[in-house]
Amino acid sequence: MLKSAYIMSNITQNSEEITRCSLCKIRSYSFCRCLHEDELKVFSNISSEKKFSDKENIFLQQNSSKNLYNITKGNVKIYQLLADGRIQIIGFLYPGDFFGSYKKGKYNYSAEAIGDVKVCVFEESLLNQHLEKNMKLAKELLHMTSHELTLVQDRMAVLGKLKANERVAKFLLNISNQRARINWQDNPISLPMTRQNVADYLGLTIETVSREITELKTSNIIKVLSSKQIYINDKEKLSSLCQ
Amino acid sequence: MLKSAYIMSNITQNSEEITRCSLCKIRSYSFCRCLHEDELKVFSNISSEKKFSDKENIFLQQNSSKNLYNITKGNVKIYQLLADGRIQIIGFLYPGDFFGSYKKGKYNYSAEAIGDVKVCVFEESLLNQHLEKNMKLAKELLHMTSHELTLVQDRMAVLGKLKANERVAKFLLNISNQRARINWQDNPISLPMTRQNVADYLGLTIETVSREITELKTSNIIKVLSSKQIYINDKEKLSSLCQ
DNA sequence: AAAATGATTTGATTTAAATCAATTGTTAGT
DNA sequence: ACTAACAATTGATTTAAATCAAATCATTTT
Repeated sequence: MLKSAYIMSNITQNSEEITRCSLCKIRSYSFCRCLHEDELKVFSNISSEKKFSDKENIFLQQNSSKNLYNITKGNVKIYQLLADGRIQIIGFLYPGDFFGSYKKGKYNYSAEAIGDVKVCVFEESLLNQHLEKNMKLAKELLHMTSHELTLVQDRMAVLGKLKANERVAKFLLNISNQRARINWQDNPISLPMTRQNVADYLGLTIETVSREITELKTSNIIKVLSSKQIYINDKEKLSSLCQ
Repeated sequence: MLKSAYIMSNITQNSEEITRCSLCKIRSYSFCRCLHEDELKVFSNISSEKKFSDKENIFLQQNSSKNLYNITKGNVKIYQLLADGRIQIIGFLYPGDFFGSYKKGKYNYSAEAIGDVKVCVFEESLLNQHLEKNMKLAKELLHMTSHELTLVQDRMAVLGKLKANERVAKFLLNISNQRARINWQDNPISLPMTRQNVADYLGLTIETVSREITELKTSNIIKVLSSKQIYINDKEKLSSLCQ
């Protein structure tokens, strides 16, 4: 007991050391938020930083999955590509989001950078070993994954049951709320993705998305500052449109 | 330390004892499969068995979430109900499936028994305490949740991008594969749910589902033994219909 | 600045699936 | 066995969104 206390204080001394993790600005939004300052050095060592630029693939669905990723900067789109070229965008991911889920050793989707992106890369087996030793981390990851599951479940109702106008309204609201959550400007909102991306995310065509946006514009619920800058005039009305 | 070792050996001695968990026939399909025989007695004590009959609600979306569930017998449908009565069925669950995910203290969906159902009920805080002490269980639950996530992601492509005939074909194939996985008869397949349920699951109407099934019947890909018993004549062709 | 490329919007037409309506099949109750 | 209640199928019509087509707007490149 005495010895471990001594080691602890030793680690505490070293905790002042500057590591990638200790400098990380988005840690409080990520699963590693559960780590103490003195655990960060070890954690910095089991991951590495990697940069990607706009439209660059982070991985493809057919790749065998060896790594897990955590976004530290920028946005990532994850998508499934059907045999005939149809695309379903599974999600737009933000700083703090964790991704790389797999099935039978293959990734379950492809991942592509939207604009400049920085990620922490974890080798799966290494992260697993680390989880083994750190219950806090395992529980945090379980909670994040469960939460992720509820979000995807909600999206099923959007794709299965909502009309085009409801989908677009919900999309704008979700973006706004998500921005508020990570303390970014939530109005006007800047959309990092193209209209085609929005369409592929909502299970619609680009023309339908465009028409629904002009519909929201003409009914004065939103103001389109530029195609990627949207100001929400009336959040109440927008909410009432999407259940 | 001595005392806890004594207790441990005591438990080991009692491990021959018959408990609900030690008798459980579906344990190998459930997250509790990772437990050793001697851990089962404790585990039996932190959960209780509950029975539900056809169409009985297990919980409603608006209920505050206190429990988590594990199916030991029968089928459960989980669904979201929109304000105007539209329904999206999130999933049909089978023995071994774990459910009860929540967001902000509320369930993320309602759950209803299809036919006779038996479940293990876990009080959330109690299960959490138990996870804390048992890394194997926490990891198993994380893996199951991650796997669940990939399945829901796949369903997003179905709801967002597939045509009606593709959705129905994929549905039948998935059911058949899922049956094979739990060592049940995978052909013919018996559908425990109604056509309306299938429609609400696939984001279609009952009429469209019916038409697509007759289309598959007339093109000799399936044989409809009864409305809930379907024989797959040509699995290859069925696969080729759904990407 | 002009040209070229790409993104977005707007319009006209088509179509897949929804809706409306009726019939047939199936199961349960008297 | 007969009726009632429910489930599933089939047909006719409508409609929301897709597709096809063109124009406008924005961003690079030369």
